[in-house]
Amino acid sequence: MEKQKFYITTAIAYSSRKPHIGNTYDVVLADAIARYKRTKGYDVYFLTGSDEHGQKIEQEALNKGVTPKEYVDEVSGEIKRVWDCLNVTYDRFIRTTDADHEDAVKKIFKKLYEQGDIYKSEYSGKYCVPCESFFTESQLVDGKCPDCGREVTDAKEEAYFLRLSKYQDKLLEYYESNPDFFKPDSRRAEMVNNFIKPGLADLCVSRSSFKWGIPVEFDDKHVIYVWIDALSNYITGIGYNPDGSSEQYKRLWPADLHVIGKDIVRFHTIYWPIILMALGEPLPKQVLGHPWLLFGEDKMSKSKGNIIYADDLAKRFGADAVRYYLLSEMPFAQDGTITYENFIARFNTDLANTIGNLVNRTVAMTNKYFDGKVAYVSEENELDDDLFETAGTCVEKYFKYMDTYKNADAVESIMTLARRCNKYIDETTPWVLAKSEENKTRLNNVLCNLLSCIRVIGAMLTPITPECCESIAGQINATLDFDAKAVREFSVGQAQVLFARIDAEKVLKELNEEIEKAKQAAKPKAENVATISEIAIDDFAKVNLITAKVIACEPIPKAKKLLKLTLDDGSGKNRTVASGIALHYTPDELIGKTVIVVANLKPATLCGVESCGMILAADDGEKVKVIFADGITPGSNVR
RNA sequence: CGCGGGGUAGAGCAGUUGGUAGCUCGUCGGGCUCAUAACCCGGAGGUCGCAGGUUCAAGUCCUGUCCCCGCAACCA
Repeated sequence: MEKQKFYITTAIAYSSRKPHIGNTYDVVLADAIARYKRTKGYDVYFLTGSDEHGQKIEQEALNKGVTPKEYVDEVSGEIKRVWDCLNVTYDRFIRTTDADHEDAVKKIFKKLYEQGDIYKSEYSGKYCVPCESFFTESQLVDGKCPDCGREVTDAKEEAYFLRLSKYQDKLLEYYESNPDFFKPDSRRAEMVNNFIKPGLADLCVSRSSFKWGIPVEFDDKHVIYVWIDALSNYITGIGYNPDGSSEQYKRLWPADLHVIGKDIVRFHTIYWPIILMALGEPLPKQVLGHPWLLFGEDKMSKSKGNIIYADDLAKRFGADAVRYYLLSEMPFAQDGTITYENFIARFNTDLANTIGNLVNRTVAMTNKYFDGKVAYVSEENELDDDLFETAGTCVEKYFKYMDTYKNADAVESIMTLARRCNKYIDETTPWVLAKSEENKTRLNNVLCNLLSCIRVIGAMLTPITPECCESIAGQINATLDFDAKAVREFSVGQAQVLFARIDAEKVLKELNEEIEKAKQAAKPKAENVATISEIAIDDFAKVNLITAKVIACEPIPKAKKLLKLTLDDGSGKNRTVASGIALHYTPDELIGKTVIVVANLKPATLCGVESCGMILAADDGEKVKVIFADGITPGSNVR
């Protein structure tokens, strides 16, 4: 019988910089699923890769003084290296700069254009210069930029659009008839309420403001924007081409599962299906939008020095440790966290103490008491029955959880069995049995039962921590199997330490030192001052700085970061200024203070408040301090 | 009233269709010695954010309310 196929993909990683561990979860999760499906007998195809076009990359390359291609070659190589060091078993690593991908994307664009799903349009009066963004008529708020509220100009710029509205109803129908399309299901409401119900606006699918992209074949002013370029990798990566697709494509498509971060659910459940509908291709079966991994309470950022890279972790603790942490600690629908403390604790208790020690003591005893050779002799025993019953239910639960991608729960049922085995050792006390010859058979059976269960544990762990499973198979000298009673005869090898315990105190100290170093490195340097070009004194004179006393201050509803300040600037009329300091100051702390205002700044509307000027504050990336000039008469000059 | 998610033992989380509140870590006490100072057992610790309501019975359903976090908005 032919194997059933399972086609799984991850989001392709954006190649503007090296991915941190949060970006890595995607791939590790997908890899665990892929490996699991393989053990279940599926013919798995696993696609991952890198997204290498776009303005940001063009800019980064320019900054570094290299060509965009050189830049992405470097970063993409790095991404691939990180994936490899985590033992990710992808079948293809696609790059959006690959020739076959570029060729297919050009043709996809052309095909959609020729059949009228993509049309050319010209903007007139919907460009916001400061935001560098185009908007459709319907997006404007009171005829102004929905982002900043300023006037939009009549910049005429042509661009290509994909007709989304045409497929809106069909898309909703698809959601209806495929209740499993969204994982977790809660994402569905989010998409429908936020984006579909209000009506889908046609999507701009080309850009002419930068060059680093796949050109539109019939219009060389334009490059194809990220949607069609990046999303298409899922089909081009297996041989789709409008001129004729490969056999592989015909076999694999539609995808069984797209694994992606929750932030791009929208693109995968709205835009991507619509592109496919327009192409006349079937839609993917399932989209798994996983949560994010946070560092402690915070998002990872350079200035906090808390970026964790998966390859660094893997180098220090091993790929299995990283995979294990990600797969056991991440909740299904909520964001997870990573801290070094948790990482080490998890490693020590689960991998070293529970699993590693279990294997070690069992194999050691088998060698010690039987020179490594045991074979089960039939007997009735309640403890044994209970052990195997636990093994059976754990495997059952494990399957159930893995099938629904609840990997953390699946890991928990592996641990349950491992703990049960440790308990079994205590219950049977092999070292006592070993003391008398008459218990020899019983002892033989006890060890045999343990080895049987370890074999099951190894089988279950294989998708999660593949490296250690090879070691387990080697130590017990048996093929891993989900059936505890598969083979009841063992001739084990030498006991080896599977996971050496980590000295938490020592390692944490080292890590903290490294974090401090990273922080220092990321601190703004004095050079920043030098790199900004000099200005003449009369340039500075253009800025009118005056003192002003805060006479009233209140938060702006709907705005988290903004405070509305009413100032006495000495002119006799009150001046209103909005300032983004709500996270750092309460209104009470400011009332009565004298601040410094840029008085001749062009007014702007922020969250419905007209702001005339700006107050000065120092910002080091973490703390923000407003500069006060208490005691000075409002309206005084600041020079 | 923009959209969505969440508030359950010190920490991190489970709690299916309403029916004695569970798990891991930590903590306290005990046991064992095969093993990686590992393993096993037991105890303490929760009025399930708050207030109402439905019900014989609510963490689980309904209403109201307060916090937190994402998205969006926004750092003049």
